[in-house]
Amino acid sequence: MTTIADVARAAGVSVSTVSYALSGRRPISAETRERIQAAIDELGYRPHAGARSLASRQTRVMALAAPLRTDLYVPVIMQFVAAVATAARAHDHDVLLLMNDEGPAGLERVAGGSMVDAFVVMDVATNDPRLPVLRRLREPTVLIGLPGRADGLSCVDLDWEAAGRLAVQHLVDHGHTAVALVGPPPAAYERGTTYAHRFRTGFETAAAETGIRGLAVPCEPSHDGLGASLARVDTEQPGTTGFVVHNEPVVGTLLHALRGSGREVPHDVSVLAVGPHELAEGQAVRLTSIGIPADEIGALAVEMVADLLAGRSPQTTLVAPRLVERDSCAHRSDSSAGV
Amino acid sequence: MTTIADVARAAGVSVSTVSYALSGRRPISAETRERIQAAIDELGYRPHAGARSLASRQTRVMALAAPLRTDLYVPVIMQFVAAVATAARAHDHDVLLLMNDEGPAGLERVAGGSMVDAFVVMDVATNDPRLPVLRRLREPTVLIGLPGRADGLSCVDLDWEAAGRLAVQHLVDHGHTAVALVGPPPAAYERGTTYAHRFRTGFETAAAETGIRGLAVPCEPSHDGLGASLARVDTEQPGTTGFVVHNEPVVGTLLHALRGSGREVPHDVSVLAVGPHELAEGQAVRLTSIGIPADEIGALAVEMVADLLAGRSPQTTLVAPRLVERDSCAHRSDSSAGV
DNA sequence: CTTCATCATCGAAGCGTTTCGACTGCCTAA
DNA sequence: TTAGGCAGTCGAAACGCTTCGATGATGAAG
Repeated sequence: MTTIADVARAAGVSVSTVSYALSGRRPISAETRERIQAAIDELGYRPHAGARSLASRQTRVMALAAPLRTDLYVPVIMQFVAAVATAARAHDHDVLLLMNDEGPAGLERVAGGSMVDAFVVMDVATNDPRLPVLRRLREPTVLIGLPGRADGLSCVDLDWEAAGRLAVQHLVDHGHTAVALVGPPPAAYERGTTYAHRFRTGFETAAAETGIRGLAVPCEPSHDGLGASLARVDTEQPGTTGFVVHNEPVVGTLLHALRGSGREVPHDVSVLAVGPHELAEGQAVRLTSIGIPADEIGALAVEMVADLLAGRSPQTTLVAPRLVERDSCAHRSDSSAGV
Repeated sequence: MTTIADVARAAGVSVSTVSYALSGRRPISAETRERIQAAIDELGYRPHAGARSLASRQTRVMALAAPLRTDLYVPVIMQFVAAVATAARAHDHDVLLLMNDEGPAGLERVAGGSMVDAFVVMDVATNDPRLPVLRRLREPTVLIGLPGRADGLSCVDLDWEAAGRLAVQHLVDHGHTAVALVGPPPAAYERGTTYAHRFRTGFETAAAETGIRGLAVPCEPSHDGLGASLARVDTEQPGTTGFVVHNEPVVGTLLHALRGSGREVPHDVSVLAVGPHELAEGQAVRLTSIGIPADEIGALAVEMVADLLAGRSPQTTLVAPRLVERDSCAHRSDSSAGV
């Protein structure tokens, strides 16, 4: 293993000079810097991360706490993970992966061992047991998601409530007066995951404000689950012509089920999906959809980590939802509804 | 921050005694051990990972190189990642997440900085550019997947060729004489990902050996992609009554498409899926399927890392495929095929 | 000319562990 | 009785880096 002392010797300078040349914390003459760089290249020197963290008290590693559950749409989770990892690299940091099944203890372990400089935490619940721990730790934290109370912690998330409103508004603009939300599974609502609630709140608020009928039903992500939810919509709110699907695994199934019951999209009913654009585009009818900007949010989370590390104070950022029109929402000029 | 010196002072022993009590590398009397443990608990002491890695030359962290591509079925990837992370914790290791877009350089960076003790590498291609690097590194490596040449590196994967044969055999046992493989996208074949090839090889070998007709077509993971692949099957091999789907995103679509063309599953055609059991069970017809034992393979990978770290030599393990019968494959007593 | 910054560099003191070699009793085998 | 071993402990030397406080030069300001 080649050490900083080897480099110093090869370049004919002292160890501290090499260190300063590398960190730039003190001026080093251009000539010396070049000699040092040459030595580094020739020897293939890489600083020892452990020694560095011991001496400098920072690791250039951030922990990412990722969920490990089945009621979440995994591709989106993965997109967040990838976005955070990639953005972290751009900030010269690595990512230590924590699976949420370790809970608060995992965070304490990793922080206690001085393994990371900061935390990025996904899948936060209203009353997440990790929050008090995170507040106590000296390492800064960025939450992806919005807990009940965020004081002292940075947060970044999609503005789900605005997304819910946007979905309804789009259908209202197309003349629909009875819309249904096919939402996440009941489990997602019961656990305090706030995005499910916030989206539904936006949906219901907008329906009430615009004076149309709106019904929100949760949905298990399976063929039968979708069938049950659809049946509820048909009996509890007959004449529904606008569907909002906030449940990725069932969008394809929903489309087939609607057609199976004689309703053509978009001729008879309109469908608006919430989820990745690839999903929306890969269907029988290209779906108008509200995307989940996971890349943007992940990158933002890392920026916020950098801000906190630089001493700035925690803040909350909500990303505005964006709707992409495709082929699944049509104008409805008359007010009669077909079943 | 509380250090080992604080603990030693509180327990009235020397620093080295605390260290030995913790590592167990030298005998320490029960009484002393208890006093030390009490001090540790009281002070909330956690060893500093950096200092530890500096002195002991091991980090208790393993790197996991995970793919970042879209032609892979993400939930399965995530399952591998979760399995490795969980198993690593069981072995008192943490996981540093590397995204494959960093390529060989990422591995070199992390190894050079002594950040990890070992590598687990996913998504290996036939002629993966990371292989020569990994062989050169002093940290041991376990590959999840099978490259062209595995010498010097440990590998673990599903026995995809056996899986392909198993799929065909199951359909043959049910009297089918014309079977089709709806496979991964062309991109998966073109990149040297061996699992796509191996499955197809198993499929084709078994078809040839049993003397039935077999046709393999790749498939883009979208509604239209499936339509195109299905059309190819219908024209190139009319009378196909057995379908093997090795392409998770389109299984639902395939089912609907078959029904849409008047073919009932399993009455008219049988369908056998390759993928997670949840996927197979969530469909309109519960699909007979061959699972991908990601948990098992991930755990095995970590075991193999532990073996290598303990000085044992590299080895290759192929996990036997398992087929679960559900409702999508039916016996076909007559040999006439309907379109 | 002094005096004072500033630039460029060096030496040494940590940072918190592990591990090696010694040392002290005490027990056992010859 | 003594040599040898072993259990239990200690002190000190690494491990590879950062950073603080010098120390000479050099140049500008008075």
